Amino acid sequence: MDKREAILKSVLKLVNREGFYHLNMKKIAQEAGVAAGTIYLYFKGKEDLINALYAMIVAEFNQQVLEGYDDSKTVKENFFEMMSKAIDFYLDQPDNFSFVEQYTYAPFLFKENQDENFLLLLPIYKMMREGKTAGIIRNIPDAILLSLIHGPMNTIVKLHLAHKTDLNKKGARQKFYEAAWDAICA
Amino acid sequence: MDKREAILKSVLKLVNREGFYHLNMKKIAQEAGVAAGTIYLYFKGKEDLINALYAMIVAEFNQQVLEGYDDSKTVKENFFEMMSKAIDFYLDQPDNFSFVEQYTYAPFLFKENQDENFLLLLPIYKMMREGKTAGIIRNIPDAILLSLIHGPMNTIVKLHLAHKTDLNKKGARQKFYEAAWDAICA
DNA sequence: ATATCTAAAATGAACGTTCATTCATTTTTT
DNA sequence: AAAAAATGAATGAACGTTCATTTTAGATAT
Repeated sequence: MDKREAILKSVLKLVNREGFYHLNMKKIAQEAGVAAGTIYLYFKGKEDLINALYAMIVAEFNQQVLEGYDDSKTVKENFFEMMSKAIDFYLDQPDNFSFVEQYTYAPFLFKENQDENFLLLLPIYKMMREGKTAGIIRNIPDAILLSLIHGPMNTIVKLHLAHKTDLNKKGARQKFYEAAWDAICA
Repeated sequence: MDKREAILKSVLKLVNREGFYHLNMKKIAQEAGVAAGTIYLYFKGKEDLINALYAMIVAEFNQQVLEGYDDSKTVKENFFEMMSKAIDFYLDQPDNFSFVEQYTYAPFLFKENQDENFLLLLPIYKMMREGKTAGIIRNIPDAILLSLIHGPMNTIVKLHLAHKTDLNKKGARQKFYEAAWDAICA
C-alpha cells in the first residue's frame, strides 16, 4: 500500500466532506490509516501536502482534457469533446471539484503564486487560439472567451453536484454544449 | 461610529487580504479598532459573524441587481442591465466578491443550509422565467440557463480582479454581454 | 456649571481547547 | 543485527470565548 497516496486521498475526502476549515493533521492520519507523524515522512508539512495534492489534480485534469483533443477534428468538435472530458473528470471524482474550488478561492492560503490558478485552463486556451485564427471563434479578448467556456462548465458541474440538475439526463449535455458554443462561435 | 459595521467591514477586508484560513478574532478586533471581547457584544460568535456578513452582502447584491430590472423593457435589455449591475457590484467592492466566493465554496464551514448558496441567483431566475415564457430565451432546463448566465459573469469578474483582463476598457463589456446573450437566446 | 451616581458599553488578561509539529521509542524490513 | 519506516505521546503556540474590571455616557442633584 502506498502511504503517500493514501494520505493525499484522505485529504481529498476530508476537504470535500468537511471543508478546509475543519481539516487537521490528526483526521488526515486517521482517514489514511497511519500515525500523525508518518505524514511528515512524506510531506514537509500541511502546506506542502495541500500544494502537492493540487498539483496532482491539475496534472490529471489537463492530461484527461487534452486527451479529447484531436487536430484532425473541427474546432467545434474539439470544443464539445473537451467540455465533455472536463465535465466527466469532475463528475467521476466530485472530490476533485470541491477541493480545487476551495483551493482556488482561498487567497494566500497556500499559494505563493496567483497564476497557479490558471494552470487548469491551459487546454481551453489552446482551442481558443486555434479557433480564432481560423475565424470560427469570435474575435474578442481571450479572457472573455475563457469566461464563456470555463464559467458555464464550472457552474453546471456545481449545480449537478448540488443536485440542482442532472447532467446524465438524456440530451442535457448536448443542449449545454450547443448553447455554450453559440456564445463563442463567430 | 458604528462598531457592528466596523467589525463586519474588517472581516471583509481580512478575508479578501488573507483568506478565511488566516482569519481570527484577534485580527478582526484589531482591524476594527475594538477589543476582542467587544465582538461578542454584537455577535454570538465567529460563525454568527460570518453568517451575518454573508446575509448582508446577499441582500445588497439582490437589491442592486433588481434595481436594473424594468418590466417595460425587453428581455434582452433587462439581461444586459442586470449583468451590468451585477458586475458593477463586484467591481465597486471587490472584497465582496472574494468573500462570497470563499463562503460559497466552503462546505459545512458555517452553513447549515446548502440552498443558501443559491440566494444570490434569485434575480437571474426571475429574468429567465419571463424570457422563456415569451419564447425569447431557449427552452432548456433552468440550471443550464443559469450556468450560462452566472458562470461567465462570475469568471469574467474573477479574471478582471486578477488583472487578466480589463472590463473598463471601451467595448469590452458590450462584447461580453452580446456573447453571453447568444448562449441563452432562442 | 459641577459633581455624583448608575447602567450600559467596552476592555483585555486569563482559560481551556485544539492543532501542527517533533522526536524518543518501537516495529518492520533487509 | 543493522537500517529504515512508522509510531503516538509530548510540546508549545494559537485560537475562540469568557468575565472581572474599567471606561464612558447620560441622568439627577447640588
